[in-house]
Amino acid sequence: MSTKINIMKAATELFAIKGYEGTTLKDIANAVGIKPPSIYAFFEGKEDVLLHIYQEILDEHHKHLQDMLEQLKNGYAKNKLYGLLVTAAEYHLSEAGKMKLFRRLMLFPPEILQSEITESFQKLIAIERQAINAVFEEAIRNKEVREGKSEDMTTAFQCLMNGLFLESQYYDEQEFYLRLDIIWEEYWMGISRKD
Amino acid sequence: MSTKINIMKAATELFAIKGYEGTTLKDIANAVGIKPPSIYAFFEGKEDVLLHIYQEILDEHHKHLQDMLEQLKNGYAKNKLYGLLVTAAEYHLSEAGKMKLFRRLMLFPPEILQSEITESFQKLIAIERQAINAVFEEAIRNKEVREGKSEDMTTAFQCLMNGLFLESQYYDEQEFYLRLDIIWEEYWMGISRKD
Amino acid sequence: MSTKINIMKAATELFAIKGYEGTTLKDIANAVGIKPPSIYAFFEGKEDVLLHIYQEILDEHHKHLQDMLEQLKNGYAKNKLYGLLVTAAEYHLSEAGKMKLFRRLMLFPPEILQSEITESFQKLIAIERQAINAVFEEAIRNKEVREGKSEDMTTAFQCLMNGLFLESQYYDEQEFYLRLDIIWEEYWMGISRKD
Amino acid sequence: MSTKINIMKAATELFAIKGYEGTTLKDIANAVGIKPPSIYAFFEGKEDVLLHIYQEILDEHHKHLQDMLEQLKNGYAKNKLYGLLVTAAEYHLSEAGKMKLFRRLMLFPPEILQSEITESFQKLIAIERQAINAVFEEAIRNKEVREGKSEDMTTAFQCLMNGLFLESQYYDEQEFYLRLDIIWEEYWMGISRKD
DNA sequence: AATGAATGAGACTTCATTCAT
DNA sequence: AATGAATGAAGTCTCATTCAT
Repeated sequence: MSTKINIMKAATELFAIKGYEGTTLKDIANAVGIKPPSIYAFFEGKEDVLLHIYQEILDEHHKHLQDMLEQLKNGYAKNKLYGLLVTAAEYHLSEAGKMKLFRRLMLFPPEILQSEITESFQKLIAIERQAINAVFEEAIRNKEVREGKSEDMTTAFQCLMNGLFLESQYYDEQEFYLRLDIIWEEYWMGISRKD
Repeated sequence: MSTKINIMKAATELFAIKGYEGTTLKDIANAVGIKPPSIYAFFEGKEDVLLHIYQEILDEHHKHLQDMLEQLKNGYAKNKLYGLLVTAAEYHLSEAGKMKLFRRLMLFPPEILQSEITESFQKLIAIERQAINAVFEEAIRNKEVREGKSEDMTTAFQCLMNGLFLESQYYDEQEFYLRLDIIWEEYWMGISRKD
Repeated sequence: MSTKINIMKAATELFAIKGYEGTTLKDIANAVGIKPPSIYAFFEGKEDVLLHIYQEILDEHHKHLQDMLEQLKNGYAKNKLYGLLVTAAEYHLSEAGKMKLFRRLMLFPPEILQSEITESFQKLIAIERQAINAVFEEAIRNKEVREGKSEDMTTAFQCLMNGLFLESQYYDEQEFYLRLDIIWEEYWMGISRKD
Repeated sequence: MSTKINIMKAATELFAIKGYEGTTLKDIANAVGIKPPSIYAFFEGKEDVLLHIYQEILDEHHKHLQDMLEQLKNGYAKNKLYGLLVTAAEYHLSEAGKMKLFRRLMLFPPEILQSEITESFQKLIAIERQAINAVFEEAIRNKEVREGKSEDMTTAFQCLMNGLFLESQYYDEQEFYLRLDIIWEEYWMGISRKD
C-alpha cells in the first residue's frame, strides 16, 4: 500500500529535477524498485501521477498557507513578516523536492496541465496577497512601518518573496539562510518607521 | 543561410515554452516549414541546436551586460539602478522567448548541459554582482544611499531583480511595468538617504 | 457457482461482438462484476474460456440438431423443411450471442483453435446435410417435390440456409422473419411439384 | 514508393485471416520485409492502414458493381443472373484476400469502424438490390420467369448470393464452382417459366 | 540545401497471468 | 471464491538520426 506513496515521492523528486517530459516511467519505477507496469496498479498513467502529485502539492500548500495566515494574526508586523519569510523558507527547504517541482510547474507548466495549473496558482497568489496586504494595512495604522499604500508594499514584498524563493534553488541551505537574513535586514531597514 | 537562423529562432521559442525534452525536431521543423532531416544540414543534432542557442543567449547576455555596465558608469546611483532595472526589463521583454529560455535553463537545466550551464551562469551573476556592488560603494561614499554594507545592498538588489524577472513571466507587459515602478519606488524609498 | 456461468455468458457475448483477440479478460470481468484474476478460479485462462464456450455451443448445437432431426421424421416435406428453417431461425434469434459467435468461429476461427474448429464444424454440416438429404429423397419418392437429384437439392437448400443465417445478423427480428417467409415462399414455389 | 502498396497488400491478407485485432504491425512489417516504424512513413497508424484498405475495397467494389450492372443491361434474364453470379464468383475468388476481408468487415466490423462500415455497406447492398430488382421486373414482363413480385424474387436472389459467397470461404475453387452450378440450376429450375 | 525512406532505441501502455492473502 | 499487487511479454507509436538521392 505504501507503493503508491513511494511512487509519488520518487516521481516528485524526478519531475522536479528532470521535468515531466524528461522523466520516464522507468525512471520512476527504478527509483521505487518496481517495474513500470506496476505503476498502473495505482495510477492511470504518467499524466495521472503528475496530477496526483500536483493535487497533493496544492493541498499541502493550502495547509501551509493556513499556518502562515495564523502567523499573521497577532503580534508586531516585523515579527509577522519575518516569521512569514522564515516559515516559508523552512517549508521550501524541508520539502525541497516538492517545492522545486512547485516552482517548476508554476513557471514552466507542461502543456497538458497549463490552464489548470495557471488558474490554481493564481488563486494561491491572490490569497497570499490579501493576507499580506492586511498586515501592511494594520502596520501602517499602528505606525510600525512608514506611510504609504499597503497595496504597493504588498507588491514589493511579494517581489522579495519571489526573488528569495527563486534563490532557494541556487544556494545551499546555509548560504540561503544567510542571504535571507541580509535581505530581510535590508528590507526592514527600508520599510520600518524610524523614530 | 537564413534557414539556420529560423531554426534557432523556432527552437528558442519552443524550448522556452515546452522545454528541451518536450520539444521534438519535428516541432522545430514544422515551425520553420522544413522537414526534420533538414536540420542536420546546419546542426549535428538536437543537442547541438540547444548548444548553439545557449551560446547565442550567453553572448547576447554578455553584450547586454556591457550595455548595463556602461549605464552604471556615470550619474546618480538612483538613475543608474533604475536604469539598470529598466534596461534589463526592456531586454527581457523585447527578447521574451530568449529570456524565458534563459530563465528555464538557469533554473531547470537539462541534464546533459547541467554542469556547463550552471558554471557559465554563475560567472554572469558574479560579474553582475561586482558591477552593482561598485555602484553601491560609490553611492554610500556619495551619501546617495543610507549607510550600510554595499555587499548586503547588492544581495538585496539582486534578490529584487530575481523577483522582478520571475514576475516578468507572469504578468503582461503593461502590468509588469506598473509593478516594476511600484517596486522600484518602494525600494528606493527604503534605501535612499532621507535628509 | 453461478459466477462460472456468468463468465461464460459475458464472454460469449463479447467474443461474438469484439472477437476473441478484441476481447480482454478485463472486459469479461467488468461485464460480470468481478476482477480479472477471479476468472482463474474457474478457467485456466482466456483460451480455456473460449474452449469451454466453444464446447458448450457445440453441445447445444448437437442437441438442437437432434430436435431438428426429430422434426424431420414425420409429416410432409413442406412442413419439415419450413419447420427446419423456423426452428433454426428461432434458435439463432433466441441465442443471438451464441449464434453470432458460432458464425464468427465458423467463418473466422482464431488461429489457435483453427483446426479443431474447422473439423468439428464440418462434422456438424455433414450430419445436417445427411438429414436434409433424407428429407429430399423421401419427398422425391412421394412426389412432394419435383424430380431431381436429392443431393443437388440439399446443396441448394444448405446454400439458402447459409444465406438466411448470415442475414439474421443484418436485420432485426421482425424484418428477418419477413424475409424468411418471402424466401421460403419463393423457394418452395420453385421446388414443389405443381400438379 | 511501392512499399505503401506492399503494406496494404500484406495487411489486407493478414487482416482477412487473423482479424484486425489479431494482426500486429510487426506481422505486417515482417510480411513486407521492413520494420514496424517504417509503416508510419505511409500511414498514421494501424487504424489508418485499415481505413485505407477499407476505402480501397469499397472503391473496387463500386467499380466491380458497375461491371455487374453493365452485365445486367442487355440479354436474357437467365444469362444476366447467371452472369452476375459468375462475375461475382470470379471476383471473389480472384481477389480472395480482399474479399475475405470484405466479408469479415461486413459481418464483424472492428468496433472503431463499426458505424462507418455498416453505413457504406448498406449503400452497396441497396444499389445491388435495385439493379437486380430491375432485372426481375423486366424478366416478369418478358415472361422469362414465372409470375410474382420482383421484390420478393430479389430478396430470394440476394439470399442465394449471400449463401454462395459465404460458401466461397469454405470450399476450394473447384468445389465452389461445382456448387455454384448446382445451386444455379436448382434455382433457375424453380424460378424460370416452364412452358 | 533538402527530403523521402528507413530504422534502432525506447516511451507509454495493455494484457494475460501469477501469487500471497 | 476473490482480489490487490506485481510483472513478463508484447503492442502501438514517437523520436532522433542516417543515408541515398
